[in-house]
Amino acid sequence: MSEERSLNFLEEIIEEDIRNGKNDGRILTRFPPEPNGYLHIGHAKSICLNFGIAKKYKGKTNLRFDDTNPTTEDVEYVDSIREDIKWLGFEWDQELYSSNYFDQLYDFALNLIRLGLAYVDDSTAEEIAAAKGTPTEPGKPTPNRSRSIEENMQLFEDMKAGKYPDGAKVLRAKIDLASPNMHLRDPLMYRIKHAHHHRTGDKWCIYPMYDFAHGQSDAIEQITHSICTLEFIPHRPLYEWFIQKLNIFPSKQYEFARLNMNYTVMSKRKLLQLVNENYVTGWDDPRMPTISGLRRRGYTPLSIRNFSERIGVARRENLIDLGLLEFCIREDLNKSAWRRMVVMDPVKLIISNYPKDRIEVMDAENNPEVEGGDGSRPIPFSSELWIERDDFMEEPTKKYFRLGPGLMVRLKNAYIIQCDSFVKDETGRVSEIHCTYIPESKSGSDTSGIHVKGTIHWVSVAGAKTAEIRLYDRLFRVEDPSNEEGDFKEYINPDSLTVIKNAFIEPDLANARPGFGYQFIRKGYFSLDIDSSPDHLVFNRTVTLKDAWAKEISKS
RNA sequence: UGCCCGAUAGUAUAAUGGUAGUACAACUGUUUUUGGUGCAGUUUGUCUAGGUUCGAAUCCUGGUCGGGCAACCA
Repeated sequence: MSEERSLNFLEEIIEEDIRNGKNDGRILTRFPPEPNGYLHIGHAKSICLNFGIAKKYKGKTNLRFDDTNPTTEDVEYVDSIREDIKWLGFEWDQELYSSNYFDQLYDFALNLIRLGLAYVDDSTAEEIAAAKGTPTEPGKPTPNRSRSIEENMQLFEDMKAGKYPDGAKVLRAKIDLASPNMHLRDPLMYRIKHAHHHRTGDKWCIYPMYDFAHGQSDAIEQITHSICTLEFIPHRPLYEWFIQKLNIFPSKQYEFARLNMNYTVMSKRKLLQLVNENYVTGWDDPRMPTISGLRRRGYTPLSIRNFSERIGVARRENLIDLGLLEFCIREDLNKSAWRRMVVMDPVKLIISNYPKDRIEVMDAENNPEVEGGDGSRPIPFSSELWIERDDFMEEPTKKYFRLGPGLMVRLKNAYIIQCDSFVKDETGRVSEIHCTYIPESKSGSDTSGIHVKGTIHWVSVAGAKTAEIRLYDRLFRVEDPSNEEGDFKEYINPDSLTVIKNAFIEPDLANARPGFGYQFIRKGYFSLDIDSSPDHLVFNRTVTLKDAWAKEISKS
């Protein structure tokens, strides 16, 4: 049986177009980022959508950098965007730039002037804004609206030739100053910017606006389905107006609701602030919702693609639960991550009936979820171990099935032990836990017949290595920081990063490979950070494991 | 107070005039050498008022609520 997933509204439109033989069934989409920041999880949704649709319907996707504003854009961003898309697992057909079309766009503008559909306006930005009216009042013409075609041609050529300073003149489309759609009230097509462009250098001092570049670029590339987010809906009539007046390929614009996620922010402006004002260490800080941040945090491309699939595509505003993203990465890593033992908050456990000088090597499987196994690694076991402080309770409650006076637990991959006594230091803190082990209860060859409820992880004191561990939590304390009173930065979670300087790790973890996920048993999924070096290992926590016990105790 | 978009469980998303389904979350139980995973199950929903129809989440009308639009940004 084929798996029948229902179509989203864009797929329905496309299937309808294919049925009608539109463009001979050819499907060409594009992903059009402005290179003025790093890509985030919201872009991932758009990437998966554009590339996914093209793949599904045997089409192609262009990568087009929408680089019409040289003052905010940079090659650093171009490079990161390329890398992130590749990492997500997508291949674009052509790599293009809006700036490739500057000559052609200029000719388009001349055409419109010749048709009497564009004019040069000398008014200031303020004057133009004032003359535009308001949504409820029509606009009024500025003095230059009735210039002759010849004069407009000359003036526009002079603008291009650099005869005027920034802001002195603009080219506007002559449409309808009384339109109920503000975008049709003689929108700006070109502005003067004496700025160096990262690709065209100093060739140009006039640059097209979004509305006079995007649709035209789509048309030049013969994009069949130009998919963008909801806020461009009011631009669509303008998109179509230019295409119609210029008589160029009729690309069609479709809009979907952008991704919003709770406990984070998604606007480039806000993310840039977090970076510039050092609330985070950079665009790739593991707390950032950027692709590079998620990658560094330990997210896999597959988990992000699955997430994009699960959130769906519609035209309704949404706020997706961060929990769904976390589910997706756990789902992936559970199947692939090697299990390792790490003690983060150690207390010493001494096995009194185990020979002091003996070291036994335990064989522990890498991943019990993999059918047929995924290999194993050796773990040294000895009479002194580190265990987690919260795996011992002086006065255990009823539902607590870990260690406490008289209680028994299984040491993962080793023996069952029973707690005999414990020692406190002068501050009243438990400093040593004394146990006896059951020799015939060894993992894999247990003949003791004893069944215990709890299994805890451990690291042998002899042979233990150390590592720095960075525990990440949500970046904001509130679900929707942008919607709160005041500055969104007031809502940053002060505990979004906890650093454990010297956690005890099992020896094999010294061989940890970058880019691979590890499950620290009972703790969560972790991966090596780029700050890591052989003599100073650093791990990032990607996500915790689900923790039914933590939930239980937070209830009481 | 102009124009545009939207409204289905807590969160998303499907049902395209004919049984309101799926995922996450929550809760039970079960399995388990991870209080993880797996498995089984439970709870929770069509914004509202009319209309059309044998039959409406779906079509029509009014209302309510939410969002967007007046950058020389994209």
